[in-house]
Amino acid sequence: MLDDTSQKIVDAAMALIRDKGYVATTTKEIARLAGVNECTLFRKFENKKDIVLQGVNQAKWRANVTPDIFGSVTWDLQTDLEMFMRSYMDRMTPDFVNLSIGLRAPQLYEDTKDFIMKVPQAFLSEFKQYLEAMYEKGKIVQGDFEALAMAFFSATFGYVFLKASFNDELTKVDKESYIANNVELFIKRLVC
Amino acid sequence: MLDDTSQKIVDAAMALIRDKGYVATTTKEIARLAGVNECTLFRKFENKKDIVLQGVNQAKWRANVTPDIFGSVTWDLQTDLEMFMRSYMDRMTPDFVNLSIGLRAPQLYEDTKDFIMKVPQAFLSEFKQYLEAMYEKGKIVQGDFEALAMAFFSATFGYVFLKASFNDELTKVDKESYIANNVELFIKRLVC
DNA sequence: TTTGTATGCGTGTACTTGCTTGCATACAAT
DNA sequence: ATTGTATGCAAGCAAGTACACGCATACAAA
Repeated sequence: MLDDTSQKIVDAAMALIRDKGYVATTTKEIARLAGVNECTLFRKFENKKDIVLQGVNQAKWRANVTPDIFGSVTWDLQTDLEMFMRSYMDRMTPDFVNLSIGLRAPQLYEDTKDFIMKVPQAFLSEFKQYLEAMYEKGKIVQGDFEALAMAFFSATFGYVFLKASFNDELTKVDKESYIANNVELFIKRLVC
Repeated sequence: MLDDTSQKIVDAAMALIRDKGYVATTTKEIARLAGVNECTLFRKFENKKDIVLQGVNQAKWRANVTPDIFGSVTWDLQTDLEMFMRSYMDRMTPDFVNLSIGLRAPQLYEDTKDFIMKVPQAFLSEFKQYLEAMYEKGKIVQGDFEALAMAFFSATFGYVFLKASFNDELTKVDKESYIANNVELFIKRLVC
């Protein structure tokens, strides 16, 4: 656990990285936003990169997209598919999308890539397991569940990313009708 | 048209931005990579930002995703859907994905956002028109074509982006089987 | 032969970068 | 009363930043 001052520094750093990216975020500005003197950063942390590494390891700075989404399934296809997509969309807010783009600096990416990849990886494998279980139960037909999981996740992620990037300027299709249309798509494929 | 020297400068700048982002790209390094003296940049261009603005306006530094993809339709649903998705995937290479992320700097984004948005916008509206035309021809059933276009594009974009970001570490699902599964998804929805 | 144009080279400027140091002060634990 | 800990403040450092200037050289057009 970090003390208050350190936490304020981490929070300031992450917020700035989300807004302008890692390289453009200066230690001076982190200090100003945290309300501490610049030298305090270097008393609490080894260097600028260290601050960020602490940040990405905090739940607070992670979209709360955890496998527990897949723990509360009802085994009703429509209900579950809607819930999966809605859960991801509600938790992966534009702020988190922008943060993970802000973390894409060559100086950091080696250290943050695996972390950033965890969420999609978990979603994909849990979703694939769900499809396999549904098949075992005889509720859906056979298919390439790996590819279908990728299709479902890409559709979810793509929408979230595009909305975060272009807001409503790209499309006026709202979340709920997007979900409804997508779920219908997969149901038609999985039960016909 | 730019002279050879200016073009080399633009090319160097865009390549560096693709690899490390706008802020991390220095004029010194642009000059080095272009094989010219640093002061030549400022004789040819007003400033660093000006170099990039020239770049984004060149076809060379745009993914060649143009509406002409939608000009060569066969009006066979499967053939066309596969062609749309494959065309986007083939042209929107990881290099272009990374470039458009590298261009996401607050100092530039106001000037480049509209440009970056053009490709998705064109794809979406052309695809929606295609669906409407297919409906007129009685080849597909009714639906929310705006939402379905967004679903199709998000699925396409999501895959391209995720592959560019994580390569094969996230999924081993290859392009062709991804396309096949997605197209099947939409066909089931559009002809049932 | 003269002139203009394009470039390299070296140096420089004003400023910012991440990071450090020395010293003072407040406060809490002992 | 003493000691330790956390912080602020002012100054500074070496390196890097975008960008500028003066001068030399090559080459081509006039």
